[in-house]
Amino acid sequence: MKPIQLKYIHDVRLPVSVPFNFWGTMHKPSHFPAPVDHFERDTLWLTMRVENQVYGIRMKPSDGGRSVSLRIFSKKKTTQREIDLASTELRFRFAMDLDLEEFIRLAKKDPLLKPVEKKWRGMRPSCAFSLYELLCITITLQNAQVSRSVKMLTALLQAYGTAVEFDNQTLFSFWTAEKLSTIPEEDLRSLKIGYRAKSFGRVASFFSANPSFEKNIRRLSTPEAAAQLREIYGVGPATSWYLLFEALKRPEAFDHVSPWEQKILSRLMFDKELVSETRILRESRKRWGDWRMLAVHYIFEDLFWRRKTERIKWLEELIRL
DNA sequence: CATCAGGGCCCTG
DNA sequence: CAGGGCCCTGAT
Repeated sequence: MKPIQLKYIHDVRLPVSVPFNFWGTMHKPSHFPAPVDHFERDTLWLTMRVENQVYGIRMKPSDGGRSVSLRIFSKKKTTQREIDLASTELRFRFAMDLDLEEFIRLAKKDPLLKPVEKKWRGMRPSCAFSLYELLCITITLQNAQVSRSVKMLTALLQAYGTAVEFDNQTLFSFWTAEKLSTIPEEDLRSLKIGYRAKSFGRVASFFSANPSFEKNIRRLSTPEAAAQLREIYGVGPATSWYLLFEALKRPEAFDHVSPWEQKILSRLMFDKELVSETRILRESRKRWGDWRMLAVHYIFEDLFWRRKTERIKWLEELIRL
C-alpha cells in the first residue's frame, strides 16, 4: 500500500512551562522502536489521530526552551478548530504544562536523584500515543521480550494501520478501535500475537463502545483511574501501571515492579543483585512520596541515555533485545 | 532435535 | 489466593 501524502502544512508555536527539557521529554531511549515515530538530533516526528483525521507531527525546540515549534502535516487543509484540538492534545501528551517545582525541591534533598534530576531538569513524562494506542503497545509487551513485541506491533501496523508520508518520513498511524473491533480473532492470530488476539478484540470493542473513555479517565484521581483501567479485559497490574504513568502522566503511579525493572532498580537503588519488590516500593515511597514514579523514570531514562554512548555491561545482560 | 522461561493475565478450584 | 494455561521465540 502506498503511503498517504500529508502535504498541507500548518505551523504553531507551543509555549511550555519552564524548565522544559526537550530531549528528555521528546525521546525516551528505554522505549522500544516502532515505525510510528522517529527521533533524530533535535526533531521528533510522529503520527497522530484526532477525531479521525490523521496528522503528521514534527516538533523542535524553540525560543530557548520556552516553547516547542510544531508543524502539522495533513492530507487536506485544516480548520483552526482542528489545529487547536491537535495542539491541545500534544500539550497533554508531552505534559507541556506540568509544574515541576516541588519535584525539583525534593530531588535536591535526595543523594540518588539529585545528580540525575540536575542533568535532566525539566524532563516530563510523555507518550506520543492515545490511551488506546498505548494499551495496544503494552499488550504486545506482555509475556514477551522486546524483539517479539516489536514484531507483533509491526505486523499489526502493516495489517491495520495507515502508512503516511510527510517531511521525508514514512511512518504508520495506528488503526482505530472501531476498525479493529470488526477483525475476526483468527485474522489477528495469524499475525503471531498468540493469546493476545483475544485481548485486542475485547479492548477494541471496549474503546469503540466507550469513545469518551480517555477524556473521562483523565479527570479521575489516580486510584479511581487505576480501578477503571483494571476493569478492562487484558489489563493487569503491570499494564495499568504503564498506562497511568505514560498515558495519564501520574507521577506517583509506582505500585508495581516488573521482573527486569526489579533487577535494574536493585542495582541502582541498593547496589545489589536482587531486592524484593516490597522493599523497592517502600523505599521509593519514603524517598520520593507522590513523585516516586517520576523519580524512577528519571533514573531509568538517564541509564538508557548513557547506554547509547557507553557500554554498561550488567545492563546489557539484563535487557536481551 | 527437545525443552523451557519469558518486560502477564485470566480463569479455575 | 495459588497455580495452570496460553502463544511464540530464542537460548540451551
